[in-house]
Amino acid sequence: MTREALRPGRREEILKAAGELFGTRGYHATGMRELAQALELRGSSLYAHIEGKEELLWAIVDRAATAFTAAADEVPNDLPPAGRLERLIAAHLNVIFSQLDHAAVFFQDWVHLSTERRREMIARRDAYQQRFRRAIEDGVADGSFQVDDPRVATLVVLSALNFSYQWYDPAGPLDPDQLARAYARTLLEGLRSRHLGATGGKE
Amino acid sequence: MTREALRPGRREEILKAAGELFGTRGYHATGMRELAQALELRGSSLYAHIEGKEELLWAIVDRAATAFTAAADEVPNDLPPAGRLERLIAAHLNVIFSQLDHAAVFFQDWVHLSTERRREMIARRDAYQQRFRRAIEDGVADGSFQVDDPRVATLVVLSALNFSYQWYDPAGPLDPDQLARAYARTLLEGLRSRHLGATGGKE
DNA sequence: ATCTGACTAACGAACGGTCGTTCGTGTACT
DNA sequence: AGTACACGAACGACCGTTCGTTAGTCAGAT
Repeated sequence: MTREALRPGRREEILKAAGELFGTRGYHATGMRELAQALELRGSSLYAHIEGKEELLWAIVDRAATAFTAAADEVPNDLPPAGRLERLIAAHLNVIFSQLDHAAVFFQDWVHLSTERRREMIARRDAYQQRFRRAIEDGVADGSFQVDDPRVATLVVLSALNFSYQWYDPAGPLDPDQLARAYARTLLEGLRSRHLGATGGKE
Repeated sequence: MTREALRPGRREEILKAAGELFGTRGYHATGMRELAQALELRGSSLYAHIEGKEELLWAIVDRAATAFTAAADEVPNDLPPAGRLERLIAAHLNVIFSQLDHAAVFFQDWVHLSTERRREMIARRDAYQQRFRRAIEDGVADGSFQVDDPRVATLVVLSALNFSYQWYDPAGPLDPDQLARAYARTLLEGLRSRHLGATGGKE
């Protein structure tokens, strides 16, 4: 085999392949030899570049988490709540759509991290959720939103966003930006009823 | 060991334990000996009651899928769209909340089924989604809903619902029915803006 | 009342295979 | 000469599963 690349470049290739395999087959369903084969290597050769399988998982999950946080950091905190939430939603979806494999690993396989790393991820996830909740709470305070419980509303929004990695198809007919906009709109305006009723609840 | 139970009861116990383990640790991360240990058995003993590991997974996933369909069947198709969708949402959440383990397996591990069984699940899932989409489309037609794209709206709603298995805590402070109602309301009315604007789009 | 034979279900041992990983070696490049 | 990197072989552990055996239970015959 010809000597083909410098060290850091190779590591990046491994991470990319691992992201694809973990994302589609799942972490525990992917073997190291299988990963090596995707890179035309022999399994044992991987260990010149990485520490082990879990470090690989951690690198991917950490990268995804950082991407989410970085994208949300681009949204100014002093924006009016509705516009702020819209930007947060767009940023979130953009990360998922543009790094689908890593997002899949992030949502599916973070539980398989070691206890300590899992704890760290939970903390970072909670801090991230706070931004959404704060935007919603601010929106309720200034009258642009009207929800029963901001915590539940936060869960609704983030659940709707997070599950998208399961069905989003980059090869599909819809442009991701367009899709994200439609998605965000539906979420923001919701299924807007004519006046108020329409639900079975006693008003 | 004392002879303790009749045959069908034992199988049910195994399914229950498998649901809990697959749901929390994941299908591939759970060993048959580990499952046996949870039942105070020895691994090899399991095979008097089941065909194999995948049959176990299939039984759980199939049961969950059937529960979803059965719950949706209880909702009359001739209800007005908004009320119908509300009932569909409540039914869906009720299945998730009342069978959290099986729901987790259903959403996480169905991909690990054999090709044929996976195909079947996809077909059933699509048929199920149709009910939600039809309710939304009907609601758009009769003016009670107003969305850009019914297909996207369907994905938003079902994503928001499905992801709930990740955060719902049966031991938490919130009553499941109450939570489901708040959740459904937020979804139905959405984050209702005062008039129309509030988003960044040129309206 | 006791014996008998069929049956259920749990067992220990072992199967071939795969897992993640280590190590010593070879080789092409700098 | 030194180094970066891929290799084959092998490690111990665990995987899902099979198999022959044993212990306990029950029905019916004696």
